[in-house]
Amino acid sequence: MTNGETIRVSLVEDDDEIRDALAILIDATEGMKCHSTFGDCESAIESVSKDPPDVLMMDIELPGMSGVEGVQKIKTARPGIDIIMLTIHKDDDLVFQSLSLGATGYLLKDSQPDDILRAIRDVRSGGSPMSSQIARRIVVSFRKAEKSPLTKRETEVLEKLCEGHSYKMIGADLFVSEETIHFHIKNIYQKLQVHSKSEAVAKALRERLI
Amino acid sequence: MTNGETIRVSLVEDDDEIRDALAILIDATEGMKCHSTFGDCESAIESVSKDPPDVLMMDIELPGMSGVEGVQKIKTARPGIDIIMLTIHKDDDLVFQSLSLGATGYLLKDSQPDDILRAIRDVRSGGSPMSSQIARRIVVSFRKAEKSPLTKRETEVLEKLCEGHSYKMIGADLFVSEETIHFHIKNIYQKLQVHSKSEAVAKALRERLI
DNA sequence: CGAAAAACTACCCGTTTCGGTAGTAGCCGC
DNA sequence: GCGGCTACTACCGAAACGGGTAGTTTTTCG
Repeated sequence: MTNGETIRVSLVEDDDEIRDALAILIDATEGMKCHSTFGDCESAIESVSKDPPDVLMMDIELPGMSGVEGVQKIKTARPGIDIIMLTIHKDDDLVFQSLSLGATGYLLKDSQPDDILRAIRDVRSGGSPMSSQIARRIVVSFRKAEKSPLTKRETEVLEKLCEGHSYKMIGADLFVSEETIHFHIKNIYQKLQVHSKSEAVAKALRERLI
Repeated sequence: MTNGETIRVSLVEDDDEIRDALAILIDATEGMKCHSTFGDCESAIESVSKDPPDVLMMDIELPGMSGVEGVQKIKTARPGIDIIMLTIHKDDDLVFQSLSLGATGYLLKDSQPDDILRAIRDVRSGGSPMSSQIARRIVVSFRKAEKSPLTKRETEVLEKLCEGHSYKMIGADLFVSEETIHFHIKNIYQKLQVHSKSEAVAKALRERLI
């Protein structure tokens, strides 16, 4: 994919001026080369699948297919490409979504040339360029719930549920009767406001109770 | 907690020199004040719970209780405190762990004074100062699986399972019979190597298939 | 075009789950 | 020391689930 020297960069950006400016900047830089450019997602997906660059810079707001959707498609077709989103808003839900769908980092459109080049090198050397505001959002969504409504025992039972155990198996594991597990689970349902094992597991994992 | 003007910073660091240097730097800075300092986690936890600062800077490698453990305890007692880890290794598992347990950002011990002050202001204004290498690790662990063994329909069914729906309800939602759902779920179990709804949900959410 | 994969429907049967009710026992804090 | 919380055990019946087998139709792709 990479030849160890020149980073091949492709661009997806509907604004001609911005696209050309970026292309010129990249081509003028030692160790980088503008591989291809596109005005919309659809044509980018097609071409990039056949002839992938190392890094793809993609506008987040595009006519037609959105950049967010594009990330998903391109990353599925070519997981090796590092995708940097281009955006005008520095703290945006779309940025957050793009990252969760496969983008590696993002860059503000009004960044200085130096920052742009740094971001490109950064993704290639294993980093994720992003603002600390976005980083915070990701860190928070990644954290365990700091306090759970469940008791210690209930949490233990919930963990077993998440491993797919039946009442009987959990009882055996915790050295209590199946009926006791039944009892704990009823309380868990009450507290989490759910009515089945799968719903409890989903809630527990989504809210990081365990 | 905060008075909108002065950021109160506490330090937990066993090296006297580093601790004192940081304290002096902070006190010499307009808009910041060194609130308290500690040489170990245990005493920090006790004092900080009673008289919390706005920001806590904590060494990650401490004698006695580790900084990672300390983060968890302090964050539980006082969720409002923003914790910045101090470390010598910039890409460390411990940093990653600390962030998942409640730290907001981290800082290398050999950072420039400017960077240190910037990080403190950053956490207070809603950011998470961190290297892009760590950011990448978090982004990746947060991403959806790029390819799932499941078909489109099976994924749809799995999503409904994660919402706690029964076969009957899923059938109604997707306008097919309950038996069809039964059929899809049997295939899902086969592919995911599980044997119950809760196990399937757990696997789906953990591996981010949905 | 034709094979393969996906989507769909159906029935059986034993097991598990869910909700309700009912009771015992230990621990902690006010 | 007593009320409240947690942990534990038990029984019941209706509903849901899990695994099996058996078949049709539609879509996809070489």
